Amino acid sequence: MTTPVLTKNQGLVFDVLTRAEGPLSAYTILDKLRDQGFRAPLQVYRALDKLLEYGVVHRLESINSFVACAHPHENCHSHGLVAFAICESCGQVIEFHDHEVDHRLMDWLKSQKFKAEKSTIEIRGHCANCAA
Amino acid sequence: MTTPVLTKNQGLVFDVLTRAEGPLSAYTILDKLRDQGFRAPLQVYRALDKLLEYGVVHRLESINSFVACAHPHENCHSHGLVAFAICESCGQVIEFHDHEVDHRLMDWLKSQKFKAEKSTIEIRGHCANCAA
DNA sequence: ATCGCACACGTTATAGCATAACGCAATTGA
DNA sequence: TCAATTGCGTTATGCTATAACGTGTGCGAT
Repeated sequence: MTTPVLTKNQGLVFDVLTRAEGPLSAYTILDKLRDQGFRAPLQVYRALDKLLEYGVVHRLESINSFVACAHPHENCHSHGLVAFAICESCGQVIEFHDHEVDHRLMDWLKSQKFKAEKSTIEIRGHCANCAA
Repeated sequence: MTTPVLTKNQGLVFDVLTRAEGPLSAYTILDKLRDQGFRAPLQVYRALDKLLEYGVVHRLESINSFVACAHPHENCHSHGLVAFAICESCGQVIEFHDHEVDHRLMDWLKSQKFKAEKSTIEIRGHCANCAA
C-alpha cells in the first residue's frame, strides 16, 4: 500500500507540516498558505483528510492539531498503534510505537468483542529540555 | 484525597452526566440544564473543570465530550492511566485501566526523560452489540 | 466587626475549530 | 459520448471553548 501522488493542495499542506517544528492547527496552516492562494478552511481540511487517510499525517486530538508522520516512507498505518508525547512548553511532539502496549490493548478489546478502528494515545507533559 | 462537596452547578452537571447513557458534549449538557436556569456555556465548562479536577468526570478528547467516571467512589486519579473504548454506533463508552499498558508507557516516557502530566487513550470502533 | 481574599456565579462577547451545501472543472472508464 | 468520481473554490453556518467584566458569599486574620 503506497501513497498516491499528492494533488497541489495536498502537497502544499504536507510541505507546511513537514517543515514545521511541531504540530499545527488547521487555521494556522491556512494562514501559512494564504500566499499560495488558500482562502478557506475547507481547502485545508480536505487536504488533511486525504493525508490522514494516506497515513502521512497524524491528528492530535487533544490539541486539535496536525503533525507530519515521523516515518514518511513506511506507511504508518502498517505499524500498530501510534502514541505521542506532547510537550506543553515547547510544543514538540515525539511519536512512538510500542507493540507491547499495542498487543495489550488489542487483547483487552478482543476480550470485550470490541472492533477497534481508530486509536488515540497522547501524553501531555514536559519534554527533557523543558522539564527544567 | 476525597471529593469536596459539589456546588449547585457542579451537582447539576454531574447528575446529568451520571444519568446519561453515554458521553455528552458541553452544549448538550447546557441544553439539558436550561430548565434549571443554565443560560451560558461557561456555567457548564466551569463546573466541568472542577469535576475533571476532582476526577469524577472524564473528558473524551476525540469526541469533545464528557462522561461520568465509572468508579465514582474511588478517586480515579489514583488509578494509573484510564483508557476508553468508544462505540461509534451507539455512543457507549467502556472505561478500563491496565497497569501493564500504564507501566510500559511510563517506562518509555521515563527513558525519554519526559514528564507526563495528562494522558489520553481512546479507541474508537464498534462495541459487541453494534459490530453485528 | 470589618477588611481582604478566594471562590463560585452570571452575562456578554468573541475566539477557535469544523462541516454543510452549492456549483464548476478535470479525469477516467464503460 | 456519457456517467461517475474526484478535487477544487466559495459562502454560510454550526459547534466548541474561553476572555473579560462584574456580583455575591463565606471565612479567616487583624
